[in-house]
Amino acid sequence: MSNIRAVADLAGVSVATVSRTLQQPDLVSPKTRAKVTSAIKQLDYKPNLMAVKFRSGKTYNIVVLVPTVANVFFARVIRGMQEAAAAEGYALLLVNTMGDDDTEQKYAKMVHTSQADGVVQLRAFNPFDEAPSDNDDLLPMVNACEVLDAPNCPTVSLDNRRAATAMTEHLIELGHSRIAMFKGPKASPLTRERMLGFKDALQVAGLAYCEELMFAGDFTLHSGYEAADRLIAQNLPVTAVFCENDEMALGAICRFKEAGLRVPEDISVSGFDNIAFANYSDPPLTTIAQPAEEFGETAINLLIDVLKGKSKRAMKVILPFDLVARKSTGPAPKTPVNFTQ
Amino acid sequence: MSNIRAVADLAGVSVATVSRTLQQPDLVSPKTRAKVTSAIKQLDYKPNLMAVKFRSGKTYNIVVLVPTVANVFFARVIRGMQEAAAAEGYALLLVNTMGDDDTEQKYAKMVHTSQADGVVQLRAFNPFDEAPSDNDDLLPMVNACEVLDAPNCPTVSLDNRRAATAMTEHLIELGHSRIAMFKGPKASPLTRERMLGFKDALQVAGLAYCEELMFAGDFTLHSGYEAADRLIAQNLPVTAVFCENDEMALGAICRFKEAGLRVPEDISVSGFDNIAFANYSDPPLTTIAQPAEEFGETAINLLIDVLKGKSKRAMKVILPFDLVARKSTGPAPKTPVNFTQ
DNA sequence: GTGAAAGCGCTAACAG
DNA sequence: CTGTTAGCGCTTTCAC
Repeated sequence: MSNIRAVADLAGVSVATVSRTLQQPDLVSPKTRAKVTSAIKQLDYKPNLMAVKFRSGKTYNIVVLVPTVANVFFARVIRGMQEAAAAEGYALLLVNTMGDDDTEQKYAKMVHTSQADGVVQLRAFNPFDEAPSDNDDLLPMVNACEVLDAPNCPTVSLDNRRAATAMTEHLIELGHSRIAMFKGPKASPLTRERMLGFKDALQVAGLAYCEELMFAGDFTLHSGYEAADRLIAQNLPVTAVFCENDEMALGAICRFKEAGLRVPEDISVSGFDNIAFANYSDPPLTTIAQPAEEFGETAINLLIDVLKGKSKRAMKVILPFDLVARKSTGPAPKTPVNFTQ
Repeated sequence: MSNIRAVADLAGVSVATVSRTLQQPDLVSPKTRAKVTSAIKQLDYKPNLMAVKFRSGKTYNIVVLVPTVANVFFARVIRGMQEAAAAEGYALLLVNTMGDDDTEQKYAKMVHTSQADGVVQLRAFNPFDEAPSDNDDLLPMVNACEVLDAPNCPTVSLDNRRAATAMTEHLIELGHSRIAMFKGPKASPLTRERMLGFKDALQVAGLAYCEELMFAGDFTLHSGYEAADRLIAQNLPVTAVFCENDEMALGAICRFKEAGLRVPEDISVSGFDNIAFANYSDPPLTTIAQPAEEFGETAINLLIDVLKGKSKRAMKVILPFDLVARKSTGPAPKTPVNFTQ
C-alpha cells in the first residue's frame, strides 16, 4: 500500500504538496496539481484514513448501543442513523447490547480510548459509571427512543404518555371499560410513561384502574403470548388488551385465537410501534406509529452537533406519533367473554 | 486526556517502561511496575487505541454489508457476528446497503483506506470492481448467507437447493401437485438455487414444472401479498405455495385470508428462514430453519482466519437446515379452489 | 531492567 | 506557490 511519500517522490514534489492537492487544491498550481494527480492515479494511492484520524484526534466513529438489533423497530431506527451518519462522514459501530449493562459500559468506553467520538444510546440507561457531575467533561452521548432524565444528555423521544392516552381513549370510545395492559420490562421508562398515559385516560373517563389487569412482559412475541396465557388462566372479565408493543400484541393474538377467541369481536388488542408485520397480521393491528427512521436521523444529528460544540447538551426533541386504527380493535362485547368456556 | 508521556513523567520513568508495563509486565521490575500502575490510576490514563491501531496498521474493525438491517433473519445473523467479533476484539461497522452497489463499493473501500481490516458481505455481489485476479492482494472478504461463486472468497452458506427440495417433497407428500412458487429477487443466487431444488423434487416425483406458477417477489411482506394477489387474479389451479422466505409467506397468507381462503385447507403455504413471527402467525408457518446466529459467527471467524493468514481463501462452509412443519401446510384439497368464487 | 530514539502516515505551521 | 519540519501517541529495537 503506497503512502504519501511515494506519491511525492514520483511526482517530484514534497509530501506537503501532495497533502494540499488533496485538501486544498486551490493553493496548488494547476501544473503541480496535474503531476500529483497523475502520480496518485499511477500508484493507486489512497490516503490512510487511520493516520488522518489519529492525527486529527477525531475518529468519525459513533458507537450505537442497541438493546436488540433483532427488534424490527430498532432496525428502522438504525437505518435512519445510518443515513444521517453517512451524510456527515461518520461510521456506525453497532453494538447489540442485549440490555446488558456491562456490555454497554464496555463499548461506551470506546470513546475514552479514542475509538469513537460519541455514543447513541437507544435504552434509558447511562452507560458511564461516573456520577453525573456538572463537569463539562461528560461523554458525548445522545439518548433516543427510551429516554432518560439525565439533564446533560440530549434526547429524542416520543410523547409516550400522550400516545398511550390516545390509544386508551380509542379503546374507551369503542366501549371498553375493562382493559388489560401488557407491559414492557419494569426498568424501562417506556413502560412507566405508557402506564401513566393509560391511567390518565382512565381517570378522565371515570374508569377504575385495576392493578390485577397489568401483566408483565418484555417486548417479545413470546412474552405477549405468555401474558395472554396468564390472562386466560385467571379468567378476568376483560374486553380489550393494550399491549406496549406490536410484537407482544401479535403474540397475544396468537394465544387468544388458540383459545378460540375472536379478535376483535370477543377481545380487542392494540399494539405500539407499527412494525411492518402489524399490517399483515390477522386481524391487522391497531397501533401507534412512531417515526422510527426519524428517531435515528435526529439522534445522529444531535450527537454531531454536540461533537462540534454546536449544541447545548440540554436539547430535548419530541417526535410526533400517529394512531393507526386497524381491525384488531372493535366495539366492546356486551359482556366480557368467559375464557374458560 | 492524559497520554503515555504524562504517566511516564509522573511515575518518573520513560514512556517505554509505561508501554512495557501494559504490554509485557514480566519485563518490568515489580517496584517500577507499582509506580507506573499507580500513576496510571492517578491520571485515569487510557491508552489511545487510535494511535495503537495506527501504529500497528490494524484497525480491528470489520465492515459488514447488510442488504437490510430491517430483515429479521439478518438481525439474527448480525447478533452472531457481534458475539464472535467481540470475542476477538473486533468491532463491527454495520452498513445498511439497501442492496445498492454503489453503497457497497463505497464502504468496502474502507478497507483500502485502512479504516477496516476486512469485509463480510451478506449478499452475493462482489463489492470490488477489480477483476478477480490470482493476485494475492485480494481484499479480505467473506461471503455469507447469499453466496457467490468467487473462487477466492471463503463462504458460509446453506444448501439452499437441498432445503428447497426437502420443502417441496414435504408438499408433494401432502398430495400437492400444482405448487406455485413465490420467488426472491431475480439477481439473488438464493432464488436460483431454491428454484433448482424445487425442480429437483418435482422431477423425482414425476410432476411437471410450470413456468406460469412462478411469481416474482423481493422478500418483503408486501411482495408476498402482491404475488398472492396476482395468483388469485389469474385463478390458476394451485393447492400450495412455496414462498422463498417467511415474510413473503406471511404477506401471502394475509392476502389469501382476505380472499376468504382457508390456510391450509384451501391452500397450503410454506416459508423459508423460520423467523420468530413464523411461530406466532395464524396459522403457524411451515418453514426451513436456518442457523442464523451461526452464519454470523462462522463468517466472522472465517474472516479473522483470513486476516491472520491462517486460512486458505477457498474455505467453503455449509450449514445445516431443518424443516419445521407447522400448520400452514396440510393435505391437498381434492380439487384446487376456485379463487374467483 | 530501563531509557533513548526512530518511525507509523499524515497535516499544519512556518519559511522561503 | 512550495518545501521543511515538528509532532499526534504509541511500540519497539537497540544500547546501556
